[in-house]
Amino acid sequence: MLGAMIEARHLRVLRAVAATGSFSAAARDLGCTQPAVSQQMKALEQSTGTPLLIRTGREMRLTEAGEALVRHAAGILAGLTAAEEEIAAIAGLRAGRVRLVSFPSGSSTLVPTALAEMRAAHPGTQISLVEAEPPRSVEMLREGDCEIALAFRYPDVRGADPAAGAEWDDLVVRPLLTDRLIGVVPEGHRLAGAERIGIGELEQEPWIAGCPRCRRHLVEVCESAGFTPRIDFATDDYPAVFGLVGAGLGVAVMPELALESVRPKGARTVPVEPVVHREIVALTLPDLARVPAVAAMLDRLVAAAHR
Amino acid sequence: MLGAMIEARHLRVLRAVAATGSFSAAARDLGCTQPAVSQQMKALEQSTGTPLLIRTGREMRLTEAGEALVRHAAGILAGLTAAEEEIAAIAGLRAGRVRLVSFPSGSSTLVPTALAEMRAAHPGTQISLVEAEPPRSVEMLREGDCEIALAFRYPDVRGADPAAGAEWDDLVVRPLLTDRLIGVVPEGHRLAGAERIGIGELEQEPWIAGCPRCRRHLVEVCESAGFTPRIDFATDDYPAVFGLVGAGLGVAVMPELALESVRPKGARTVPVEPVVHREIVALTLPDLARVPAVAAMLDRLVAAAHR
DNA sequence: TCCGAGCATAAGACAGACTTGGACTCGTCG
DNA sequence: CGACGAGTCCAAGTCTGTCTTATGCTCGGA
Repeated sequence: MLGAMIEARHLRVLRAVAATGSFSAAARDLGCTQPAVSQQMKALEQSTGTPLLIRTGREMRLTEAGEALVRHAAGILAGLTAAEEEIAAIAGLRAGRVRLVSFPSGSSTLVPTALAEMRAAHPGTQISLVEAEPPRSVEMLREGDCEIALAFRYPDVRGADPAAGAEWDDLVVRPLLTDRLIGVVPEGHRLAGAERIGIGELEQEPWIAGCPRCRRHLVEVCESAGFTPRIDFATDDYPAVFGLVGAGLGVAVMPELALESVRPKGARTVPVEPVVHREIVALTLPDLARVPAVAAMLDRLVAAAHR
Repeated sequence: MLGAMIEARHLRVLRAVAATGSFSAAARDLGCTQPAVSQQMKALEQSTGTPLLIRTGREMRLTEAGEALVRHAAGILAGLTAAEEEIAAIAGLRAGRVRLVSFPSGSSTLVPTALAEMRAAHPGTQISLVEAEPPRSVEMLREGDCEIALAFRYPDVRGADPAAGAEWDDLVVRPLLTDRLIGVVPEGHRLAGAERIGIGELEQEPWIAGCPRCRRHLVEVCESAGFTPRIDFATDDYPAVFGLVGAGLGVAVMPELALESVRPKGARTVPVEPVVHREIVALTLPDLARVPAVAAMLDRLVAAAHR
């Protein structure tokens, strides 16, 4: 069905024959036996339907059609090796592009170090970074708009909650690190100097929540402690959370990781009980996990998290 | 041994997959089944050593390496079809070149008509013509300087002369026509008005011979008639022969074919006995005889000879 | 005249390609 | 919510193509 086409194999042999002027010499160049060359040329002549070589006792010459084919073969085989080299460069991490999507507090600490190490190890690779919160970042991953998505998930609060991270069944999930939620209260708050705070002690306070998923999780944690938090404000922006808390407008919890890069102005941070963990993971598609540049970047992220 | 290379077959399939976005659609385009496409892509990914496609449930996307390969494949496959088309043009007589070598009296009559018909039938072909006498023309044929050589041979004069045309054993010999040698005597010669001349009647005359082979054959013919001709002049140029004969410097024999294009000034032509034939043939190499343009030109030559 | 080099051919081993048939997943429609 | 269609992968069988070894042939040179 697809057998009447010229194959690259044939052109390589033809080129060797044209270059050396004999089947035996071509066979030596190609590292095979002389009958192999002979048969390849016969097959090529059959597929083109016209003689390509003239066997004249002493020497092997090309017909006009043979010369035309050799002329084309030069360009075709050059393109083929160029393609192989470009692929090899990507596979060998001398080239390659990784588009990374991260949530804000991850990109401020974890990503920069991983990215720096990646660039140092494989200067040819190009890593791009875009910020997006988990629901959107996973969507981008599935739609091919990025290769790696940094996301986080909370463990199930009350026993079996199948929807916690179950939507990642078909993804590769590389755990990076686990951080805790830290309470944030105004400087003058009655609990500002406490060693730790029980979450129930904040039952009556107004709350300032984070992103939708963080907010949902906050509600779950509070409800399992016996109350429903009154949420007055919600914002993704951690400095804004500090500002609101510092202005006495409420209390909040915040990932420990976010504290590394944001200065708590007018607010105090206090560990809360029960300890609530947030697991930060890197996500990618199974096929993409086998792409060298993606795998290397994933390893760098894991390394950066364990440092 | 040669198995780690990218084959054109793979690129055709990859291109179809990239164009259609699915294995099944690509299979329909290519006229094969879906598992065939699936296996080809697996083989290609193995030979490149890196994933090229991402299978994400709904749709089939390319990795960076896959996109690079598709980009190269466009040029490679374009070159391949260009090569196939050029070969097809040569095979289909829409193109092609035939270099013809002829001896002088053949090119003046036979070749022009054959050449005109060839051009009319296959306008894309290019026929070139060079003149050379038989020993040299066959040499050119063997050395690849032409595709067809027009030559002539004389039948054996005395029984078995193995060297007559035996050097053409490895060539394709297409007989075109047979002409006779005609005697040429001065206008005032005692035999100028004869019906025919026995060769023996010219025993005492000085002779004007032609090319080396013609001369050798003349000697053979005369010797088999019982005498050795006294050759005073030898020239390839038929008008010159007529001039010499017309000036009374001797007698000659000349191929009948040559008389068609040369005006006998001051000389008379008379048939000689015994009748001596000269066979005009077209020669080519066995492999070249299968080249369409060469085969077509040979057929035109045969047709022109029989007209 | 013999010998070495080179090509063609035959036969067998082997890999690759294509097919059929079947199971699984996913999105969709009734 | 189950059925269905589309799409993919997997397993096995067939078939073609490719490579090898072994052998015969031709040609040019010693």
